[in-house]
Amino acid sequence: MNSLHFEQSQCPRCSFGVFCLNSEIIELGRRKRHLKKGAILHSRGEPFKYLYAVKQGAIKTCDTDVIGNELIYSLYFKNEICGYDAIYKQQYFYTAVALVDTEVCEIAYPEFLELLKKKPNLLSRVLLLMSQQLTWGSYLKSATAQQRVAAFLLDLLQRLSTDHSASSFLLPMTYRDIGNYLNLATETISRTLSQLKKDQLISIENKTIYLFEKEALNDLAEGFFF
Amino acid sequence: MNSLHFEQSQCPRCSFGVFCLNSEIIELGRRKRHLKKGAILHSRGEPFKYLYAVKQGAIKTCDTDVIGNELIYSLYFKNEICGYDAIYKQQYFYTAVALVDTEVCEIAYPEFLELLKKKPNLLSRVLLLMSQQLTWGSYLKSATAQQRVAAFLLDLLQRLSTDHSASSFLLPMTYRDIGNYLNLATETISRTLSQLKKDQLISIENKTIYLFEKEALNDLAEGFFF
DNA sequence: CGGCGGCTTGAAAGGCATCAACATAAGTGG
DNA sequence: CCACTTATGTTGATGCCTTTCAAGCCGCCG
Repeated sequence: MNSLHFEQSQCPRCSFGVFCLNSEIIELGRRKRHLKKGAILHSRGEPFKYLYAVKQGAIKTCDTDVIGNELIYSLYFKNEICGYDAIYKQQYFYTAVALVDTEVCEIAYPEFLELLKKKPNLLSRVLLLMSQQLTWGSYLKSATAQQRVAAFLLDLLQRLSTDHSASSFLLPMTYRDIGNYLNLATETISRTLSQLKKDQLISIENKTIYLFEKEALNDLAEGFFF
Repeated sequence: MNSLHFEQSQCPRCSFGVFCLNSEIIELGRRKRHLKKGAILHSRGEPFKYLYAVKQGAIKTCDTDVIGNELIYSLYFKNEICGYDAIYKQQYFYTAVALVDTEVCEIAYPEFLELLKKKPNLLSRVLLLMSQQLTWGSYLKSATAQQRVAAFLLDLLQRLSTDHSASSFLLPMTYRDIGNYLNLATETISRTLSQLKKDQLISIENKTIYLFEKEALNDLAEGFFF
C-alpha cells in the first residue's frame, strides 16, 4: 500500500520498523517499561523527557472533560512512537494510558535529537513518521456513526496486522474506548457493530474481529482507505 | 504563553517566525506564489514537491466526500507551514485552497531536508513546529456545537493576532468554511454565533470578530486554551 | 461463587441537520 | 455608477440520528 510496509521488514532484530536504522535507536531505547493494563505512562502537563516506542500492546492518549467524560485523542500500537506532540510545549499534551499490558521503550529526547543530527537517514525517517501521524484520524471528520466505525475497523486492521492480506485482528480496547475515540456513545458502537454483523461484513468472536468485506467497509467509510 | 511567541520577534526581515533561522529558509523559500481567493495550491494525490510557508492570507486543506460535501481538515495562516502531511506518502494528502488572496513561498523538500541536515538548530525548530501541528484541532473532539465554536474562536484569535493582548481578528473565511471545519451546518454556525452575541461574549462587524469575554469563551470551550 | 465491568437491546429525549424562505452582501457587466 | 446576479448569512419548522436512561445478560477475576 505504501513504502512503509516494505521497509518494516528490514530489521528483524527489533520491533521498531522503519524507525530502526543500524540499531542506533535500539541503544537509545534500551530502557524498557512494562505497563499493566490501565497503568499511566505519563500525565498531562508533566515535563517532556521521553518519546516512547511501543514494542507490545497499545497506548491511548486521553483527557477528561469538565463533566468527567473521557476523550481519546490518539492510539498507539506496536512499532509506533508516542510523544511527538509533547515537543512543542515541552510538556505532555495528554495523559497516556496502557489499554492492555504493554511494553514501551524510553527514548530520551535530547539524545534522540543528537542522534538525528548525526544520522541524516534517520532524520528522513523520523520526518516521515511524524508526517504520518499528521494524517491519522482523518476519518474522525466523517459524519455518521457507521462511516466512522467502518473507517476505524480498517484503520485498526492496517495497524495491528503484520501482513497485508490479514483480515482479522485482536481488539485491544473496550467499546467504551472506541466510543471515546470516535466521539460516539458505547451503545452506538455496539449497535453499529451489530448492524455490520447482520450485514455479513464482519464477525466478532470474543475480542477478535474479522473483516469479511473490506471493500464494502471501505465504501461505507467513504474511501478513506484503499 | 509559550516559547514560540517570544522567538517570533527574532527575525524582522520576514514572516517566517521561529521557522526563520539566519535567513537560510528565506533563500529556500524565495519562489513566491500569489493565489487569488479560491485558487488551488495543490490537489490531493499530486506528487509532493514543496512545503508552503504562508506569508499572507489563509489556506484550507480539504476534500469532498461521496455526496459532494466538503470536509476541511486543516487551516494554515500567516507564518504557518503547510504540507508536512504529504511527506509520508510523497503525495499531497488533501487539496489545498486559498481562502482569501494569499501569498505563499515554495520550499522544495529535498533542499529543505539538506538544510536540516546541515543546521541542527533549524532541525530542532522544525520538529517543534511539526509537533505543534499534531496538537492542532484537538477541540474538534468536543461534543457540542457551542464548545467547538468557542474553541475555534479562541484558536483563531491566537493564530491570527500578532500580540497577546489582542481581542479581535478578521475572519478570513465563510461560515460555510467554519462549518466544514467544525463538522457543523452553516446554519448552526450562524445560530451559535448569534447566541454568543446575545450573551455579550462576542460581537461581529462585517468580518471582524471581537472576543469580549475570553475567559467565558474558554469555559464554554472546556478549557482548551489558557 | 459473587461482584463488577463490559456488552446488548429498547424506549425516550435532545441536539443538530435539513429544508425552505428571506435578507443582505459581494461580485459582474452594462 | 447602477442594475443584475450570485454568494453568503439569518431565521423558523420539521425530522432524523445519536445520546441518554434503563434494564438485563454475559464474561471475567478475585
